[in-house]
Amino acid sequence: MHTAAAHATKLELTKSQIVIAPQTAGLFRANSVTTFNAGAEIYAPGDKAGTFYHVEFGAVRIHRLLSDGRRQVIAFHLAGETFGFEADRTHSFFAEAIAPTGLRAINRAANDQALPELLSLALRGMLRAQEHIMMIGRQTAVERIAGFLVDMAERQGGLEHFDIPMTRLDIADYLGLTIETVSRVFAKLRAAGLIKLRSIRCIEIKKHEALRSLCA
Amino acid sequence: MHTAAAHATKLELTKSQIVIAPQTAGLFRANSVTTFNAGAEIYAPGDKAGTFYHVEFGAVRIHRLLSDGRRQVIAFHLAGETFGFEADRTHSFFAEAIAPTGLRAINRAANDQALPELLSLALRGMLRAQEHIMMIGRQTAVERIAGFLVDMAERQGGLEHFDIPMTRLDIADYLGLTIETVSRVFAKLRAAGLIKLRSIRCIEIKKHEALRSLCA
DNA sequence: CGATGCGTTGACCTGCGTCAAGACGAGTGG
DNA sequence: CCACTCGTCTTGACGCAGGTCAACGCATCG
Repeated sequence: MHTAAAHATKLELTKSQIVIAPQTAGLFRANSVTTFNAGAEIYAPGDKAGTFYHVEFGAVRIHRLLSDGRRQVIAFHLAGETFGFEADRTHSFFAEAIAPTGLRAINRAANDQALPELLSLALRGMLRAQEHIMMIGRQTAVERIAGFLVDMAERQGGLEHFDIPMTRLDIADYLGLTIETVSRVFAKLRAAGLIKLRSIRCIEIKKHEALRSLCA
Repeated sequence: MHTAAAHATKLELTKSQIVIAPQTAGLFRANSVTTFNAGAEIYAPGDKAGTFYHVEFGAVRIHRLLSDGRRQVIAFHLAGETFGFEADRTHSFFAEAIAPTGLRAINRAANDQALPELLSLALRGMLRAQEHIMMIGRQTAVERIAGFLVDMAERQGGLEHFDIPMTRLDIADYLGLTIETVSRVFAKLRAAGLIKLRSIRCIEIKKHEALRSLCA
């Protein structure tokens, strides 16, 4: 997280969001909340690992670049989720805020007693990655987008409409598609009356069951 | 592993491979070795989880089916590797032997003291899944196959030639391709002199660096 | 306002999937 | 030993889902 300071937020955040005193994120002994602007880097490949993060508000994108610039987004992490575990001493992906984001750092070394919780988080992360493999390995563009929307809806608590913090490019790179295909599929789902785009980043699911039935 | 008994091996296995006495697989308290024929199911989605497995010999395929029969192979596990952890109480994938295979079952509940090792295995599994996402999300058929071959070579100890236990269909379903594409890419790599097919399941890497340079 | 970044839409192209026809090799039985 | 079968693999011809290229709409911002 070497660029964190450089990207220090210029947003007006309420005092209540930037609590300084340590406090528990779940069962962990945690530190204070650090805020990041949209686009700010949290860590990069090669950075020392060992700290992980609880998203207090905002959203985070985990990704990696191929040498020629192709990008794969590995995961999104929304408010309430935890990320940043690594098998190795150093990180192997980029983590960036995709919206104004508050993170509570949790030091792994200081939480030896919480190993079972950590294991559970790691296993859940593995399962998520495996579901992601299913998604991009064998599903069509429509199936991927439908699955993505259903997943996002569920992770926001199942509301009938919700904001997505990521751009079309983020979605495309997450699903292994292009921005144009994402846009076209959105248009198709809208034309079919399954979703409504309240605004460019606010999605309303009109026919939940129909959308779910598109998921393979 | 409800079909284990039904599939009990008819192969002649040496006594030394079917040790009955408990013994440690790494740092774990483990049970005896069970053998499986090629194609035998080890567990299925919905089966009770909580036990994981150390591959003594042979190879295992983890996969899932979509409703219409499309299959995605999530992982292969070779001798010396460990698999079968789950985030939930039940398994969410199939595990099947793809060759005559010996597995040592390890009961998670009996290994609470080995939590750090378990965590490390889970994190490594997550990393592997994430690398897999990179592979199938953004890489071409040639890049995927090259990456697969390099990976297999490394996991067999970096020998200049090695057997692959899986069929072309397994490889295709692992890489999100079709069997025909896998076959064509193999032919292409062979024509370019990068690999040699000693037999249909025995691959010799002739130009290691060239092959590696094909990986994105 | 113009500029800049994101999103949409259309026309065209291509990498890989699909379909189809063998080839090869292991196993089986006569 | 050959003949036959069955599963796996290969190769070719063709088609299409999604990528590429290009033009334009639409906010936001200085």
